[in-house]
Amino acid sequence: MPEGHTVHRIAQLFTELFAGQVLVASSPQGRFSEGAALISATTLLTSQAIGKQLFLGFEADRCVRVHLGIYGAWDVISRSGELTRAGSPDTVSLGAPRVRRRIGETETSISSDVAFPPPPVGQVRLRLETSDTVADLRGPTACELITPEGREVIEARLGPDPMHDRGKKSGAIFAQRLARTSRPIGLVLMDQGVVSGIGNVYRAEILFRHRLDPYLSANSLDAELVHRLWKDWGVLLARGVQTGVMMTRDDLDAKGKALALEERGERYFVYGRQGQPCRVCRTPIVMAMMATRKLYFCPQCQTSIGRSS
DNA sequence: TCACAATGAACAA
DNA sequence: TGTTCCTTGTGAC
Repeated sequence: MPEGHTVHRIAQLFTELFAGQVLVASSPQGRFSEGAALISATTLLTSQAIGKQLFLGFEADRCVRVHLGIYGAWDVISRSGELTRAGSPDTVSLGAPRVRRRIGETETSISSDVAFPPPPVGQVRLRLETSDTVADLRGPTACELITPEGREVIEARLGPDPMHDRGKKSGAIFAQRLARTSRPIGLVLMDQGVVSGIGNVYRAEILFRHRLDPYLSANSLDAELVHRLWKDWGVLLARGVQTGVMMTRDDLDAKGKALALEERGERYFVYGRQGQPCRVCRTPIVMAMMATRKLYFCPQCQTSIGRSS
C-alpha cells in the first residue's frame, strides 16, 4: 500500500542489494512464470522508481515493470534472518514465524536453523534471489516484462516526479497540467498523468497543509499557490523516502515527532481522522467520497467562498 | 468463518 | 459513474 516514497525506497534498496548481480527469478504463484524465466540468471543493471512505477532493468533490454497498486508489497529477507516489509512502511515482518514489529526494531530469525531461502508463503508473484537475499512480491496490480520502447511510452504518460526531476521543467509541467483542467484539485493531485507519486494520504495532507478546498477547480489556482504545492510535494516526498514514513505534520516538537513516528494516528493532519477535531481549529474532520476514494478535510480550514457541494 | 477495508488504476458504458 | 482486479490482515460473529 505504497505511495511514491515507498517505491523510491524499494528502488534504492534493490540498487544496494541487487544491482550488478545475477539474479534467480521465479514465480512461485505461477502468474509470471514466462517473464521470470526470461530474466532469470541475468544481471540486474538498473533499479529505478518514477512515481509509483518500479522499473527493473536487466541485461538484453529486458525490463520488469512493477506497480504495487493498493495492496502490493515486497518482502525482503536476507540470510542473516532480517526481513524488511518494504511495501508496508510502518511495519517490519520478521523471520519464521512471522512477527510484526514497529519501525526501527529488528530481530534475527527465531530459530537459526531456518532454511535459506525460505519457502514462499502465500501468493508470491515474483521472487528475486541471490545467494544471500530474497525479495518476494505479492499482490501487485502490475508485474510485466516490457521493452525499452514500452517503457518510454509509460514514462511519457507520467506526470513529473520531484525525485526524478528533469531540470527545472518539472514544476512548470505540473503547473501546465493543472491549468488545463477544471476538475477538482482533490482529484487532480491523484492523477498520475499530472504529478507522479501522490496517493490518498499525501493528497489529503497536502490539501490541508495549504488550507486548500479540495473541490476547487485545478485551473482556478493562482500560480504562486501552484508553485508552493509543487515545492511542498518535493519536500514531503524527500522526507518520506528518507524516513520511510509519511510524516506530513510540521507542527510538532521533537517529542511530538517521535510519537507521530510510532503512532500512525498522530502522524497526519486529516487523513483517517473523520469526526476527530482539526488540529488547528478543532472543527470535526469530514470524510467524503471523491471518485471512489475517501477524501478527508477540515470543512473550516479548507473552505473557500462559493464552494459548490 | 466471514465480511470488509486498504497508501491504485484500468476499463466499460 | 460504476465495476473489476490484485492479496492480506483484522475484527466481528
